[in-house]
Amino acid sequence: MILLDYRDKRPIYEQVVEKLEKLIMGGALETDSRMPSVRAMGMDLAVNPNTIQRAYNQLEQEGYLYTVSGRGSFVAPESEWREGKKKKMLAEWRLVTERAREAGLTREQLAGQLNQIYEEVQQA
Amino acid sequence: MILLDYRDKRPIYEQVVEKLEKLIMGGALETDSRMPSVRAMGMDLAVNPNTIQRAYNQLEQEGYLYTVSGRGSFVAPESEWREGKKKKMLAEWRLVTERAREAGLTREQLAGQLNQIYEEVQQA
Amino acid sequence: MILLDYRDKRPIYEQVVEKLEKLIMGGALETDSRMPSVRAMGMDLAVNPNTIQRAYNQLEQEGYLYTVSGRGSFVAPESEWREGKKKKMLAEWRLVTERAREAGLTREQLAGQLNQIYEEVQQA
Amino acid sequence: MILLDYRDKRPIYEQVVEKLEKLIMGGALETDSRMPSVRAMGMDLAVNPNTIQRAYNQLEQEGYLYTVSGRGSFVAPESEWREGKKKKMLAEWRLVTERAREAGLTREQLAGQLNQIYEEVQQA
DNA sequence: GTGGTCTAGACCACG
DNA sequence: GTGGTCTAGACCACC
Repeated sequence: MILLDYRDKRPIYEQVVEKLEKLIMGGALETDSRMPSVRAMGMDLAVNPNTIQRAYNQLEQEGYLYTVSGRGSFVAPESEWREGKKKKMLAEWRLVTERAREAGLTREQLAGQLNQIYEEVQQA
Repeated sequence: MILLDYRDKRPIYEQVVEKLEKLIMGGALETDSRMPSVRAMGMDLAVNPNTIQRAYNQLEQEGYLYTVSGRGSFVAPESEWREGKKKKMLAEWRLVTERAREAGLTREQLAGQLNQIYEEVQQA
Repeated sequence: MILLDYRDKRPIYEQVVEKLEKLIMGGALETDSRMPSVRAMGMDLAVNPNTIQRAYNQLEQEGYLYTVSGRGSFVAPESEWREGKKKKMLAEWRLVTERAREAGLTREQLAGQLNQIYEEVQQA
Repeated sequence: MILLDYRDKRPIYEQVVEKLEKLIMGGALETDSRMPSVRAMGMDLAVNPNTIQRAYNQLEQEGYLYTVSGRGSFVAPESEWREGKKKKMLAEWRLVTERAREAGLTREQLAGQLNQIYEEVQQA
């Protein structure tokens, strides 16, 4: 389900967060369904449960999960995180785009890439 | 000239690298002009000279500076780094744009932002 | 395993890099096997851990190692460095050969040496 | 006559040595002709006379020059340095060739390059 | 425990 | 004085 890349420079918990974010965003995990316990997922990924706990905490903070004491963590409804995520992504995208412009990339080049990226998914 | 943000989680030397990259890319530093000595800039930023040296080393590796031992570090001509930088930026920009698409941002939204970012600079 | 030559004018970290390059190139270190920690190898060679870290960093940059913060450094698969190394070596070899020609060495002399060098290893 | 590359990592005096070696080896400087004084050549290259002195010293040690106290430095006859130079070059060439072999370059590749390098000069 | 960063202070070659 | 290297010792995040 999740594959870790140990050669990645980022901490493990961040990779777990990223993968789970994608799964939730992509609709692969149903709203209000129960997430595996930190211990179970820790076993599964051959990783310390603390690391999973940390990932869950961050996901909860970002609105992807909600926790019921003593019951576990559950997938939050899209409304909880959709807008926040969009805002964050847009801010990051603007930053990177500005740096791209400073590096000498033209508007035309980026516009071309943009079309390409959105067409790829259209075909799929 | 350079302001450090000690609350930033990135290492100091990386912040220095980033700021100097921008200055050089923006043409603020003339080709072949001498950079401040590692000691001088260390004093200036209230930072250990070794930290500055690390930044200078990275900048040299990326082609922004060239160093003459015992004489100082100098700004490299644009031809040394321009193409490499463009390639790296384009790759990064594609990654972020793909993630933006996955987060639900539409092509129209991004295209609008793109125009806005490039118009800003046109006015300046 | 590694012997340092303190009379050598090259920096220690470079000597370490060179020796480890040879070990990895020669296949003496298995892919994905863990390198000694910087502290351990520092103790071993009676050298500051920072010096070893510098060597590891350079090896990582050249593609011989990959590092997982908090876990250790590991031997990268051959595919990571083989081609780059070949190119660099060929360039260096051409330079030295041209200088040998200028010094008056004949093509026949060098060709003879060449055969000798490659036969040595054939016997082994 | 001599062009210094300030971006070269090697010390200046070494560059001067190298260039003068080539000139003498190539026969551009007549045997027993007088070299410019260290002061004159220092002026010429916009370099400290000490640096030139150091280069002359090394050239003398390698047999390319001989010094007559109070008269100056003179170009030594070829017999003085030819054999020593060949030996040194051959040793260096063997080292680099062995490293090339270790890096995975084949005998055929190097033999091909060898022919190419010697043919270039034949045409000239 | 690991690697990553930083500091303070030292010595060296070079020019 | 400059960059380059090295040491000893410190603190941090991650696991």
